[in-house]
Amino acid sequence: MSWTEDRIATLTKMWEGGSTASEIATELGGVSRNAVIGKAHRLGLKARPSPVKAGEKKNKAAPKKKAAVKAPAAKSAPKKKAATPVAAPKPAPAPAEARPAAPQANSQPLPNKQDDLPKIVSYGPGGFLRQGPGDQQAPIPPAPPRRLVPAKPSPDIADKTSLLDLNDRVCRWPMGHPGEPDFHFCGEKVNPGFPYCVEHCGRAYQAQLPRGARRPPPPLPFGGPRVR
DNA sequence: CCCTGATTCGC
DNA sequence: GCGAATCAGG
Repeated sequence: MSWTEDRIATLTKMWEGGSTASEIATELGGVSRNAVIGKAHRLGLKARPSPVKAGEKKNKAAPKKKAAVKAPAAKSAPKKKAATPVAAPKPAPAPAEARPAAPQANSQPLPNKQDDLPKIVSYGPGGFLRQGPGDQQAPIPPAPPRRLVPAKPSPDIADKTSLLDLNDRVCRWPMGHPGEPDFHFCGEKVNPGFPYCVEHCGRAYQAQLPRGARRPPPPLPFGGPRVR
């Protein structure tokens, strides 16, 4: 299998959308997980939460074992990147509740927490409301009962935003599964500085929780792996 | 063990 | 450029 423009585009989208290399490989077919990762890196796509990268400590006693001939030095700083934006120094002024256009995606409105429960609220740089620990359960995007059409983010874009319609100004949040006929992207105006619109920023970036209290749920931009 | 992504290196 | 092999953390 060769890396056609199409396949590269799909890879890029899924990678940026948060799909794992395995899922992408499965989706593309004909390639291994490693191939996907390798390609992604060659495309300059890296910088994603890696289990290994996170805990990097110091040098390794015996980093290599294969070629054995490896210049141990010359490893300045291949990468030092903080990918995830953290709290902005000043909370954005935008009141979350006043936000217009909340798509009807969730049939369940955010439950009002009881007042005695500490509600963790924080705002991202663009003014989007970060999810708190309590908010995290409900808002997870619904699993894809296939024919259910994802809520349109806005009536403005009656036409689906396809891969070719993507640019720096539209939300790249994927809707549906790549490869399916109605797979498209959100297409809403982005939250400046982010690849997603304000609403999806709220999905993509969550308030950092203490390690212990952290919950597993991944972004699931595609509603989970496809069932075959 | 399983998973993950990162890296290396022969092709 | 490609990707298997390998590494390393969760």
